[in-house]
Amino acid sequence: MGDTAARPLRADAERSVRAVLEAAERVLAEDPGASMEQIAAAAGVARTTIHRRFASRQALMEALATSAARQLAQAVDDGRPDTAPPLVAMHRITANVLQVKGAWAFALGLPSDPGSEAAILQRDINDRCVAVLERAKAAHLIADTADLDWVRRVYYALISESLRSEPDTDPDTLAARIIDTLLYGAGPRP
Amino acid sequence: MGDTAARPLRADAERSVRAVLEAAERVLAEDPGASMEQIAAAAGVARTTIHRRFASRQALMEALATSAARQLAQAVDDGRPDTAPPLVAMHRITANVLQVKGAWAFALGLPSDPGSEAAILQRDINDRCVAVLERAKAAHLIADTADLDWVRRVYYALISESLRSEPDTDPDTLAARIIDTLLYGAGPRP
DNA sequence: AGAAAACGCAACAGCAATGATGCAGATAGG
DNA sequence: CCTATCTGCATCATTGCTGTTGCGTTTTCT
Repeated sequence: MGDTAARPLRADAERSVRAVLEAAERVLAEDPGASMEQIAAAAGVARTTIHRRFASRQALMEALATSAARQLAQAVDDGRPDTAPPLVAMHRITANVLQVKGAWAFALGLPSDPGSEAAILQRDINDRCVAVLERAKAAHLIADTADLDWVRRVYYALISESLRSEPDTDPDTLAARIIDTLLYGAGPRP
Repeated sequence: MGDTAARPLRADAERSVRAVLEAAERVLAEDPGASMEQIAAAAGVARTTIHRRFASRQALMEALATSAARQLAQAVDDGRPDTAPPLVAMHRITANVLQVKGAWAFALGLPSDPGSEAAILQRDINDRCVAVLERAKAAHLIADTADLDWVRRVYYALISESLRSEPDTDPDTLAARIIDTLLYGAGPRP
């Protein structure tokens, strides 16, 4: 319950908030120690305006984290993780997540203390992810001896690495390689 | 050619330098924005002593990065990457790297500008790594269609992820899982 | 059109980190 | 043992970021 709308912001203000969050992501991704001044400049906004909406730098960070976490959760949901066939769901989710995580890399890497909305969303996403992997296991796409938590972490790592080394490649292409590597590794194919 | 010993430091001073570097790693790993004061305290040293050896915070960072990079290069060499059988080399190197990277996680994640000794060492390590993977490919441990640079990046990612989630597990156990995952993924085994 | 809300600008106080300096006491090494 | 080196401490100037406040102007909403 951080920024639960006390009362609806004016259209004006809402734009500013979005601009600040997007600018913060852009600027902080390049320099995590960047000042509020730099963020304000990138947002096309005065520094005082940021302080009007976010009490402190810390508050801005939390807002940034929850905003990004919500978008990520949305990206997962859009892949229909519970109804689509496992392979289809995995591919769609991966492609969606690649886009969101590419645009909000810094915010999603932000440490969120337990209890925050961002942390809750993260756990929720983890659970959905494991659920999909379980369905994949049931469909014999994954070895029944596999540790799904390890598989999930490897999956996350593959996504991060793909974005780090080739951020501008087509998401579907990256997703295909990620899933292929996740399931079959680098070894010779049967 | 950053700290190329102009003349041998006194035994005293050399201990201080090591203490500072180790303390910096410990402190900065928890809070990348920590102050020199905190680092000095953790090293059991006065803040001015740090400034005597390292002109600026930036200089300390670079020294930290090259120090860690040297240890990492050593860890790779110790695995006999050119002579041992590919699988043995991969396992030994992985276990060695896990130990070094666990102890110098922050320093090794530090961005080093091209031309610095750290960057050169990093490229050198990358090359050795690809060389091992090529030998593995020649031994039919890796598909001959595989993109070795992607395999290398996946390998690095698996190492990082292992350390992030289970830093205190036996390196050999982690190494075994890393290589297994790298080669065969999570899919069902033949 | 008029009230309420939001904005830019300017200015201010406070604070913490950086980096430098001088000096007196400890320590290593020939 | 004697000197050169190293360290701790205390101090200082500088700098940059943060967070706040007040005021005049612009924008939104009804």
